[in-house]
Amino acid sequence: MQPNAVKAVLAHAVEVGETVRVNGWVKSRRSSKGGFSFIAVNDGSCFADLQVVADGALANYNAIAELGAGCAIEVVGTVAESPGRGQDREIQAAAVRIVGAVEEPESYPIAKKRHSFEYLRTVAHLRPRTNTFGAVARVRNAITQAVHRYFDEHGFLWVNTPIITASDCEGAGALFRVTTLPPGSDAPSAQDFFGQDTFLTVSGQLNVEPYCLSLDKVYTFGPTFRAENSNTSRHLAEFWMVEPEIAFADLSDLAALAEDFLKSVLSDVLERCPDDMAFFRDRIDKTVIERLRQVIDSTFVHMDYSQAVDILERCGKPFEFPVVWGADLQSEHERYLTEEHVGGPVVVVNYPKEIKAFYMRLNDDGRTVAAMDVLVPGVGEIIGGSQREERLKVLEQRMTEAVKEELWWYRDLRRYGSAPHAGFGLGLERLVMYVTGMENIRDAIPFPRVPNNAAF
RNA sequence: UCCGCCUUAGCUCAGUUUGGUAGAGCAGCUGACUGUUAAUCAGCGGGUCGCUGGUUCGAGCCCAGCAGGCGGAGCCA
Repeated sequence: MQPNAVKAVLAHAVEVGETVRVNGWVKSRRSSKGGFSFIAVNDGSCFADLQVVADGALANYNAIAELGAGCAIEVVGTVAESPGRGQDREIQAAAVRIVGAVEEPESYPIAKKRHSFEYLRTVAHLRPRTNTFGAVARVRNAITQAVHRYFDEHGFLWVNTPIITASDCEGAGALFRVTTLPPGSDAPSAQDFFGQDTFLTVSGQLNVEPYCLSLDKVYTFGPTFRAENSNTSRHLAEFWMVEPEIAFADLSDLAALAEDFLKSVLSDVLERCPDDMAFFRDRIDKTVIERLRQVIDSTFVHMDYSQAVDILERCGKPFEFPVVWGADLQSEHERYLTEEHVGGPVVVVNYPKEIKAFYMRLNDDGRTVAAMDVLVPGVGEIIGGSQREERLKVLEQRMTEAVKEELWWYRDLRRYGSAPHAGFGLGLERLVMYVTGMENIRDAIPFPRVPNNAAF
């Protein structure tokens, strides 16, 4: 008999009276010594547990009555209406096979009680057994599926850009070195595996642009790596990034894409994960669902960087860092704009060229570039993007000699059929935080990599 | 990397002011209860007080160093 998912049983995909087989892990067991035990079983297929009623007449009832949190079991039984309050369906067990017991129940790391997220990070191999991390895993999956679905339905090609790169000039932060030379070796990089210095990618953007300037709408979605010594609740050394790139498009086309894309993904997740989202609303952040709905129904507020500076100067709020045209907006400034001034997502565009990367398109004013950041309450910057400089001469003026030489192929794109194009990067884990209300990015990815910690 | 806080039972913490080798809740275990669902009720066991060194007759408590964690900042997604 094929196993049935808990989700299918609870969704009435199986008729009352039918026999099913369910596999899963025990969440809790409540026994009535005289008669029978209630076993809450979770198999990850949905947020809810399935209640299994095990009668005292079962041959191995003594062992069943000792089941505790974490035990793996296989249940064969019939689906029944449940007279209890917490659920409308349950399983009357005909057999409960103990597949894997828990050694030393007292020290089982996921005891039947509340645990701090900080503690659960130290048992990252077992934290998906908890309600919270099961829900995060399902929502994260729903987000990634929604991302692919959106792009597929809108004619984008998923381009798999390389993880290993020889480019060290993107300016997106420090890089992890990739080498097969023995530790401590002072051999020249010409003797290394690739015959040159190589690194883990910080962004697929430079590699996706050639595909954009051949196939138009494309995106890359994969892991990226930053060796920055960042110790915050919003940074990881390894994180996943979604990077669409569109041709024959300018910054306003890009901002429109970002807005439509974000709204689509959010409503998709609300529709597909109602139980998980209800849990986040009840236990993590009371405003999540309402907040996401507001974003879906809103029109993103746009403002120029210069306007943003004006607003910040006039708001009369004492900031730790001064607001001056030409300096990048600080976290406190971004938070004020999105959380207090607007109370929703904000798209800030046209930043001073000095604080942005060489590939961003120079505006006609000669002092700003066509860059944008999408800021959201609670998380801050969730998307960063720009129209790319498609004019060879202007691009080269903003490159150093070394960069010009290394990115000869990137410059080639501006010589052979160049076209206006634009793209953005969205940090998946930041989106997971925003959608779930989880406050630490280390809880938005299964096994977080941060400075000084690559456990698991 | 900088600033601040923290590290005591399986987990969350109290105990540090006034140095005299530790306490609660939850979890676990045992028992009671014919349908529970944060089950309830009664009882029981459980601790190299982060590590190293120092002061002292005596250190969880005072001092120094180190390690790890968390929060904020910078960098960014």
